[in-house]
Amino acid sequence: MARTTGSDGEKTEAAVREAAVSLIARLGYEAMSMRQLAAEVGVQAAALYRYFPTKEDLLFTLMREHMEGLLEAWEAARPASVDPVDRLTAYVENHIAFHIGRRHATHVSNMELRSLSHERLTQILKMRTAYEKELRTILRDGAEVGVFQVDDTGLTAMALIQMMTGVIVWFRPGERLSIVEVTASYLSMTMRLVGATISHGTARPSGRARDAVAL
Amino acid sequence: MARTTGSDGEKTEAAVREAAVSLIARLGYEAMSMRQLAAEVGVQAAALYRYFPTKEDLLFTLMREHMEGLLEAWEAARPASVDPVDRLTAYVENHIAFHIGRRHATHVSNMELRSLSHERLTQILKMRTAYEKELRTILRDGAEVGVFQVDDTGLTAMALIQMMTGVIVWFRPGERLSIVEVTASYLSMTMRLVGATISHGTARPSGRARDAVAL
DNA sequence: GCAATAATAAAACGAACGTTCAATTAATTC
DNA sequence: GAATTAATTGAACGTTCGTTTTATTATTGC
Repeated sequence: MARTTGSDGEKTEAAVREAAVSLIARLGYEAMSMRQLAAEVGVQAAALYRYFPTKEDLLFTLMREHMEGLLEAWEAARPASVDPVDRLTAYVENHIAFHIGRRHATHVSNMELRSLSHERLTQILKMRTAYEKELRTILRDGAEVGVFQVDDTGLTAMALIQMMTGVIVWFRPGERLSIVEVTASYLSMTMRLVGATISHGTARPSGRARDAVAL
Repeated sequence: MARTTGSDGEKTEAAVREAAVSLIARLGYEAMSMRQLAAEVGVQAAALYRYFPTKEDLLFTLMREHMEGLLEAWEAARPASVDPVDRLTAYVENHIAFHIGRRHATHVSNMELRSLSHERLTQILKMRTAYEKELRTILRDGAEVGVFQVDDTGLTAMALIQMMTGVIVWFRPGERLSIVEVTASYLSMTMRLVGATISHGTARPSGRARDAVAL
């Protein structure tokens, strides 16, 4: 046999990407064979090579597009406000929404970095660093203005990102907690962690003692 | 050739374990071949099978002993005090010290779970759950006494563990920050995150408003 | 120093891997 | 409706994989 009735390159490629993200997330990149992936799509292994020249090209494409999507999502969500609290709130909400929505792809991007060539690894890490830098900037601005109490901006940024990204490890949609509840909790924990002060609430700052965000 | 001069089963097995942790952490379990591991030890691949019946047995042994070590370390570090702040402090300090000290093994135990059989996976997860439960208990006790402000014990425990374990991703000994500094920062962030109040300090609790830990 | 045992090497097993190639059929273009 | 292009199959390639078997040598116990 050869070309099958109803076959369509665009649809096949999309199916390959989707199946690859799911399979790599579940089995790991090394453990997933091209034949397994092909079977999931309903095609022979050779057909995959029409869309991706090598297995690593496939992995890299998935990772690059995921990171691009993350950066684009933040560009779109970034508020006009200069208030560090507003910006941190937007960052946390965007991060959690994006990662919960793309659990499998996030898993792949975080766990399979070692399977990339040196050059491609550098490319992905550059994007990741740019994304993390956004958070560091927010924390630094907030600390300078005095609205955050942070002793080390870099360390705090890493701790927050690890904490937030970790949500994909245990969170399952439709279980005990809703996305809204989880986001609210993480936002509350984040604000406490950075020692955010209530800058425009009902509480009046009195002397040296500042109240932590209550939430 | 056959048995080599100076060969010693105990030493070889220890060398295999050590090399395996390092190689699996660097390359991943699936990507590491038994021949590669054998070469690292300075032995032929067949010799490995004198110590571990299969590749998966090797992985499982490494993971189980790592988790046992973590639980034992906590048993030893757990304070006699009933004060939730003391207990949380001990938990954080033990967790960070243990994970920084065994970065590679932690990486293996966290990343390669999917390569275990169902039964063995369950066994490892049981140990992990027991360890996490210790933290949940501390948080719950602290919340009941009113010394912690936590809206969801389970969620907070997961967030804290993800945050603390994440230290192995970016921390490198001998760089900008020392272990002592990092531990102090994480302790401070943890106490703020759980809304810990100063229960025995110089500050006097006045009415409803409670001061957050300053650190 | 001789027998028993422990530790390894060397070679081979079948299976699975990523990938390539030629052939074949469906869809599209004119 | 013929020519062209797109999509896929089926078979094969050389490699590498985890593992087993057998033979060989070092060490240990008596």
